[in-house]
Amino acid sequence: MHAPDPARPASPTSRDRPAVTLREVAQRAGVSMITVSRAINTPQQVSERTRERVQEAVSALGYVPNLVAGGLRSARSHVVTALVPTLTGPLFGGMVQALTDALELRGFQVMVGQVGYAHSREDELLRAIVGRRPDGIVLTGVMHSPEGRRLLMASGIPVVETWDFTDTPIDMLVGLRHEALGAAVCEHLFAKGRRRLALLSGGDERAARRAQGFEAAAMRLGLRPPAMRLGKSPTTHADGRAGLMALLADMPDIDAVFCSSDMLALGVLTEARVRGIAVPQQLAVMGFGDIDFAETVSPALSTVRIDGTRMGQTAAQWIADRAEGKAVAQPVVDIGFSIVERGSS
Amino acid sequence: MHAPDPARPASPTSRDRPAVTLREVAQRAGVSMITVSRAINTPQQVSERTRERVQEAVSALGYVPNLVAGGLRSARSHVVTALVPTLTGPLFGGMVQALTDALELRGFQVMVGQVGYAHSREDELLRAIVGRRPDGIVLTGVMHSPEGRRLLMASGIPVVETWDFTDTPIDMLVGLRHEALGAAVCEHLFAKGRRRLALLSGGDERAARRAQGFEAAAMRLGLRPPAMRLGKSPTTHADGRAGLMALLADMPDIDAVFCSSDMLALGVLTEARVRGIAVPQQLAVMGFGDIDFAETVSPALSTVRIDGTRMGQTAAQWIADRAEGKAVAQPVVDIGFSIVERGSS
DNA sequence: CTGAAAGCGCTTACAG
DNA sequence: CTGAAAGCGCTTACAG
Repeated sequence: MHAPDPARPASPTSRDRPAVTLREVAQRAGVSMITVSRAINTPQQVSERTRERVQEAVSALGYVPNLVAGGLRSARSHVVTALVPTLTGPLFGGMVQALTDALELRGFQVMVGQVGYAHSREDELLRAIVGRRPDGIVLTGVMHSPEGRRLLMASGIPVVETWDFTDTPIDMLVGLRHEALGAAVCEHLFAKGRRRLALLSGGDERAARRAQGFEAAAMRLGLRPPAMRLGKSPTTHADGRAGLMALLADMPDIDAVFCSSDMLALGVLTEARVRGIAVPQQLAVMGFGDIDFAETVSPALSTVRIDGTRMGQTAAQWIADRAEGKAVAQPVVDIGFSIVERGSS
Repeated sequence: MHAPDPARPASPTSRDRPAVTLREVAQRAGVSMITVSRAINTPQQVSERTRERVQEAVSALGYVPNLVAGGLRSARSHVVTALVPTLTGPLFGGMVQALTDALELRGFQVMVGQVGYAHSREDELLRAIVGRRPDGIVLTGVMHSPEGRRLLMASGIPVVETWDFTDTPIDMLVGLRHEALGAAVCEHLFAKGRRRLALLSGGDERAARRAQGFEAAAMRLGLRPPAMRLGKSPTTHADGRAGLMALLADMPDIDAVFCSSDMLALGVLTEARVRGIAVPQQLAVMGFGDIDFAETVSPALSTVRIDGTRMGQTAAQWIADRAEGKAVAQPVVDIGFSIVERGSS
């Protein structure tokens, strides 16, 4: 299906003259280096005539300031690093977007790093990140590795943990209690008359705690133990299909399934349709995350929504405030969750 | 649904002692700074006894080398920046993952930046990125802005454009021809006996060129002009549902729809099912991207697959080679595409 | 409004 | 195997 193109060898040297520096701009403009720096960063401190001459030199030479050098001296990188388990999934995109937008307005650039759910490379990645001295670090989930906690605390860099809750945050925290969420979903299904519950869950820590909360609530309500199937994270549509099959093989009479992600829930919806199981009449299905198309599938997916935008905005404000030397009044916030009832339950 | 937590004011000063530097490690170990540097970066150049003393000091003080300072002096940042239109969509995740994995093995860290499809902030973001002097820049799509092209070419930084094709790349390019792809899909549908084609497309440039190729092929084949509906990017499931409704309102007898993304195609599948239109009997549906669950929806989605992993690996190798001073033999590659035939067509 | 000197924390280049 | 000096490209802190 493809025809390779004729070779066009790229010479590494042809584009490799050294970058233009402040010194060259200063020479061309006939002023000192510090004056060029001011003309660029704090133009109101410089006379109009000087400003114009500097601007001419900047344009003529194509000068792009080396922000790394500036950051080294001023001890302000204007970079904030966000770590997410996966870039592919839909869950964290909204938070990162909000974080990026809010920090950009305050002069920061957000760089995203991918950790994976496995955490094997986490400490190593953390050293690479701390070594670049960002002005803030946003973590997805709480940090458990003692080594990682020590590293971050010792670094002095403002840290925001998100998407989870703990009484011992490294620094700041905006998140939610997943056990409470699981329990609330269970109570919701109970209130809707469901009695024979099932649970389909990915293997990450937050999903596991949602599962615990769900199960505990079922016991409190006097229900029989939920049929459970635990898999791995990230979860897929295929896992959802296979999961419903397995649950039905174990307990054919289940009347509700809580899935640890919307993607799993969509797989369950597909499998139910293929098998002729009526949703929600025979089986209620609930997801987690409120993926953007949960509302437009058919039946529309009931789910639990987390305000990722607010999480991102909160983290942005905290980090920008700290970078400007302001204290954060309330650096631990539980943003909660909301159950979104749609056609599938 | 949520109860705010008791306030726990965070003092910005409590965590703000300055970071440990090489000098302090050197003093504690009783050696010079350069010896500490060697013990960390090229341990084979240092005696075992010295190495041990340095390691003791590093651990005791919790030293994390400042990579920014090192990068400034050595003119090697070991950072590669990738720019994607959106972090939320599924399309670019595989490429970024492959890029990250491959570059990590060669000692680089990948930072991802989000550009959006609008390109309004593109030049500004580019200056912020070039200003940090990464060892490579990976772009999604080809760069058109003359200002952006000039900036990147003048920077001397290795640049790889991806996901598209042009005869005038900035530097290196691994991508595909979207017009050819659109034409191939049209010919495929024709070969399957479809004659009354329709097209549902997002508004980004590559989608527009797939649409052009599709339409041109239809005319060459002597078909009637495809029913077309063009929207915006990123595309959504809801756009797919609304799009099929609109296409049917225009031309009720269409027998095939090519969608510019799998997400649109999934919306079309949902809308078709709700309306009782049999897929693929009455209507063939094809997507683009081979999203991870295209295979497990029902009917399974026919689509076009791009090898994002290979694109990411290729870009990684080129950039790492260039950073090591090697020339890249064939810096322009068309990786093509493959049509994946499943149940929906 | 402008500038000379010092310094951010490392690595390079040279020397022994 | 080890080190003293210089320098990467900026900004800070001081001075006028």
